[in-house]
Amino acid sequence: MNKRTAITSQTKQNLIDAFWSLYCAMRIEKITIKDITNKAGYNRGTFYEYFKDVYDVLEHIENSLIPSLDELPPITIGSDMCGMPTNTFLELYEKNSKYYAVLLGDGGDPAFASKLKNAIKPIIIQEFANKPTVNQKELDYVIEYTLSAMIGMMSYWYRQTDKLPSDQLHELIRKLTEQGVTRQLPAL
Amino acid sequence: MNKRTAITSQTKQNLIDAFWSLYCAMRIEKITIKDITNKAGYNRGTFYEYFKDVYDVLEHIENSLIPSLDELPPITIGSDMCGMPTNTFLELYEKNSKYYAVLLGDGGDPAFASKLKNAIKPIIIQEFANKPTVNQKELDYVIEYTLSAMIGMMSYWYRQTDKLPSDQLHELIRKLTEQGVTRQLPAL
DNA sequence: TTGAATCATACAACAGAATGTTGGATGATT
DNA sequence: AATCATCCAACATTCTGTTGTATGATTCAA
Repeated sequence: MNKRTAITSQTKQNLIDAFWSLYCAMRIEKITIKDITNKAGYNRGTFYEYFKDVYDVLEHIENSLIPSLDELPPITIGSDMCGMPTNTFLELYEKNSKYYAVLLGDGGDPAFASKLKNAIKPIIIQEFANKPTVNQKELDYVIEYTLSAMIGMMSYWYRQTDKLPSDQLHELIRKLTEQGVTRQLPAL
Repeated sequence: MNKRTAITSQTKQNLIDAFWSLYCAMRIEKITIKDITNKAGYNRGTFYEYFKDVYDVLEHIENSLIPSLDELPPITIGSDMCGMPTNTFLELYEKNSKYYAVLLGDGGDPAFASKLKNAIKPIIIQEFANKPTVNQKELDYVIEYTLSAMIGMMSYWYRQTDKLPSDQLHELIRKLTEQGVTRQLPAL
């Protein structure tokens, strides 16, 4: 790599890293550009060479964390259950957990959850594309239901200090998906 | 009510309303105190008599939308399914939809979803308090799963212009809760 | 290969805007 | 009449976004 481009991308990354360490510690609205450049060791003006404002940095990070279609492996029978790529999702979450746990958590960005859902949705829909029996509109709701549940559960898992073992979590998710919530509860 | 308190609470409400109409139209970080007081017709300084900053207004609104324990009716057998107050939740959402749809949507506040879940959670847990068979830790995850799914689905519903009829939505949620996701999908 | 021209990076300094606070005028309450 | 609360004008401070410039890297013709 060219020395100049090396400097550029290094600077950009330094700013991103500084932003992220601040973002993990405080609400985004309290982060000033001065905070970021002080931490990264640059002049405040330099920030504007790379980003529009503080939120632009966040967006850049988010976009780099949305998997592209070809990154997400096609759902193979057996690897996932009945067209719902729960395992694929869990692996994706675990791979990026450092960022996902924050972005999908309480101090995170609700728009990121949407971006993520919208990236995964087409893959699921494609699975059912040639099944004339499926009601497209209802399918949308079922997908929304599942993805929301998974995201909520994973975020909860990462928030716990005393975590359920990973395989137990996977097993629970499988049962909830296949059998529903009611059957996982004792009769009243 | 005495005249002074009337004025006070009217002013506070005017500021809240002005904030809300701005919040519906733009991201909170772009809302300035000047915007709010201009819209409400007060001096900028007056704002600080009532709120600490812009985020304080949001928090005030959020807190007024979290149901207290006695507002949420105890779960009666038959009104809800097997201890999961899905109907209670749907009614709550529909009653406050004007605010919930925004706060739980893309431009909303992820912390609000948490507050809401945490308000409902104890009620569910109480249902199962005397059942020694239930695994408390797993129950937490099941609750998180259900509430996340419900919130996600309702937000999606309100986002759609071409909505599924309400009774069909309720029926779908019932089926998903009782039978799981898999059974709602055609075999691949 | 050299060195002159060009370009990009980072910075200092500026104007404009938003913030949060203080002290005072007006009008309601006691 | 005395007190108190509401609202406002004005101020110092901080943050923002932009512009002009110094420094150093790259390019290309001789």
